Amino acid sequence: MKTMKEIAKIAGVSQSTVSRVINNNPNVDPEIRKKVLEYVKRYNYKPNRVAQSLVSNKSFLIGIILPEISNPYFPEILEAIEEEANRYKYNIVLSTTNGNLQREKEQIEMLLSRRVDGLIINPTDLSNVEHIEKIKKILPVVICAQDLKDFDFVSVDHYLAGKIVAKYLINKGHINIGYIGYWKDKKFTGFYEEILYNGLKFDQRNHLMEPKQMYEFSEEDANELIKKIERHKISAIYTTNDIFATRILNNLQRHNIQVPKEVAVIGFDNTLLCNLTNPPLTSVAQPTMEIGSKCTDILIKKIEDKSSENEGKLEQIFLPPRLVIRESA
Amino acid sequence: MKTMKEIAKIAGVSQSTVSRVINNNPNVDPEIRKKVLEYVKRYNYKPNRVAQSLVSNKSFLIGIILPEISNPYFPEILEAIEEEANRYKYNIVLSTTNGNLQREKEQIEMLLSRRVDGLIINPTDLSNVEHIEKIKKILPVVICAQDLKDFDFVSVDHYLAGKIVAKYLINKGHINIGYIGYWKDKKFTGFYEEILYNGLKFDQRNHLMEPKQMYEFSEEDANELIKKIERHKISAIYTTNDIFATRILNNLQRHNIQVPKEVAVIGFDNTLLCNLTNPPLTSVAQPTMEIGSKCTDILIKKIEDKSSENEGKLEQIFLPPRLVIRESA
DNA sequence: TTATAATAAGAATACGTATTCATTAATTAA
DNA sequence: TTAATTAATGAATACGTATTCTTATTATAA
Repeated sequence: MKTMKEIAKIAGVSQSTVSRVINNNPNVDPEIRKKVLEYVKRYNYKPNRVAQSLVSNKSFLIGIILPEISNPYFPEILEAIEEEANRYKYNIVLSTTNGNLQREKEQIEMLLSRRVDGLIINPTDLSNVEHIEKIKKILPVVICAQDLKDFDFVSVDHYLAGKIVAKYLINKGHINIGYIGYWKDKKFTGFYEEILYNGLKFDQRNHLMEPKQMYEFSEEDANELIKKIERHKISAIYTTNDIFATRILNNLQRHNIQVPKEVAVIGFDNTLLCNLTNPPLTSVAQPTMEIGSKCTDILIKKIEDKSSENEGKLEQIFLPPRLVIRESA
Repeated sequence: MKTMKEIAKIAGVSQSTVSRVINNNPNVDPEIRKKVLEYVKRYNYKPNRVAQSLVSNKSFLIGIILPEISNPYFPEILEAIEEEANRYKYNIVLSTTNGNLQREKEQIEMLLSRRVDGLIINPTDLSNVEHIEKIKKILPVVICAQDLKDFDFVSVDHYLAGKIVAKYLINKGHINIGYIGYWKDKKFTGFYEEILYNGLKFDQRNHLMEPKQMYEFSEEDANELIKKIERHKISAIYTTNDIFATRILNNLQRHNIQVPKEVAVIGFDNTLLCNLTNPPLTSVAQPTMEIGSKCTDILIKKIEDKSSENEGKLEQIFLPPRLVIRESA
C-alpha cells in the first residue's frame, strides 16, 4: 500500500500538497489537484487511519463490551450499534467478558490503550461498576440496555413493562399470577405493585422460580413447577426472558396443561423465538434496534460535543416496552 | 492519559529508557527500572497502541465481515473468534454488510485503511468474490463457514451432512423424503446422491420449497406445502436451516400432522431453537465454536508466519457435521 | 508604479512509540 | 596502568499523516 509521500513523489509535489488534496483544502491549484487525484486513483491510495488517529488524537473507534453474544438479544443491539456507528464513520471494536468482572476490567484497559473515542457497555455486574465510574471521567461512556444511576444509559423501562404485563393479565381475568425471575428486579417491582394496586394477592407461592434454577432445568424441576402451578391454581405466568418462557411453555404442554387455556405464559425480549413456539409466545418487546442506535447516537454526540456546558449532563433514556400479543396469553 | 515522554520526565530519565523498561529490554539498571515502574504504576501508564501500530506496522486487529449478526448462528462463531483472537492479544473490528455487496467492498476498504492485520469474511455472495481475491494478495484472509475454491477457509462439510441425513432417514425406513432448500447446494448434493445410491427416487416433487418462499411464509404457502406432503406421501423432510425447520414443524402440527410419527423433520445448524420446539428438533450441528476458533487460528498463523515457504499453501478445513438426534426425527 | 494582501506550495514540526546511533561510564583483559 | 569490551543511557530518527510556518508568486489597492 502506497503512502502519501510516495504519491507525492510520483506526482512531483510535496506531501503537504497531497494531504491538502485528500482533505479538500481549497488552497490547491486545480491543475495540481487533478493530477494528484489521478495518481491517488491509479494507485488506489487510501490514507492510513492509524497515522491519522495518532496525529488527530481521534480514532473513530467505539469500544463495545458485552458479557456475551450468544443470547439472541445482544446481536440485535450489536447490529444496530454497528449500523448507526457506520453512519457516522465510526467503527466497532467488539469485546466480550463472558460475565467475568476481571475480564471486563482488562477489556476496558485494552480499549483505552487503543484510544477508542467512546465506550458502550452492558455491565457484567450492575452492583460492581466503580471501574466504569473511573473511565467515565476519561472517556464518554454509555450504558447499554441497563439503567444505572449516575450514568448515561439507554434501557427499556422494566418497571413499566411489569405494570403492563400485570395490567394485561388482570384485564383478562387472571387473579393468581405466577412470576419466574429475580426478586428486586424492576421487572418484578412494577408487576408486583400493579397486582397489589388491583387488590390482588401475591406472595412467596406466586414466585415460582429463580432464574438460577432455570439455567439447569431438570425433569424434577419441571415436575415441581407443575405441582406448584396446580396446587396454587396459577393461571398465568410472567417470565423474565423468552428462553425461560419457551421452556416453561413446552413443559406445560408436556404435562398436558393447555396454553393459554389453562395457563397463560408471557415472555420477555420478544426474540425470534416467539414466532417459533406453538402457540406463538406473547412477550414484552424491547426495542433492541432503538436501544442500540440510541446508545450510539448519545455516545457520538458526547464524543463530538466537547463543550463544557454539557459536561455533567446525563442522558438517561427509558424506552417504552411493548407487549406483543400472540397466542400464549 | 500520560505519555511515555511525560513519565520519562517525571522519573528523570529519557523516553528511550521508559520504552526499554516497558518492553523488558535487559539493558536497564535495576534501580532505574524499579523507579520507572513505580511511576508507570502510579499513573497507570499504558502504551498508546495507535502509536505502536504506526511504528511497528502491526495493529493486532482482525477485521470481521459478516452479512448480519441476527441469525443466531453468527453470534456463536463471532464469540469464538473474539475469544480465540483475545488469547493471542488480537482484537476484533466488526463490520456487517446486510447482504449488500457494495457495502462489503466498502467495509473491506475501511478495514484496509485501518491496517488490520488480517480478515475473516463470510462472503455475502459466494459467486462474487473478485474483490476478496484482490485483497488476499495484500492481506491474510480466511473465509469463515463457507468453502470457496482458492481460498483458505473453515467450513462444515455440507456434502457429508447431506449424506448423513439421508442415511439416517433411510435407515429409519423412510422411502419418500422431502427437501426444503436450494438446488445445487452441497447440502442437497450429498443428500441426493445418498438417496439414489440406496435405490430410492427423488424428483421435482420431493423438492418441496425454495428458501426464498420460506422467508415470507404465508398461510397459503403453508397449505400448499401440506398438500404436497400428503399427495406425495412424504414422510420426512430435510430442511436447510433450523428457522425454516421450526416453522415447518409448527405448521405440520397446526394441520394435525404428527411429528415425527407421520412426518419427521430434520433441521440444520443445531441452534438453540432445537431445544425449544415441541418435539425438540433433530438437527445437523455445525461446530460453530470450532469454526470460529479454527478460522482465527489459521488467520493468526498466516499473519505471524510470513516465511515465503508457506506462501501459496492453502488451509482448507472441512469440519465434520454431527447429527444431533432429538425427537422430531 | 509601488506597497499590500491573498494565494499556492514546500519545509518543518508534532503526534507517541520503538529502535538505532552515539556517548559515557564501568568493567575486564592484557 | 592502559587498552579493549561491555553496559547503560540519552539523542536522533522513523512510522504516515495533519497542520503550521515560510517563502515565492500573483493579484489588488493606492
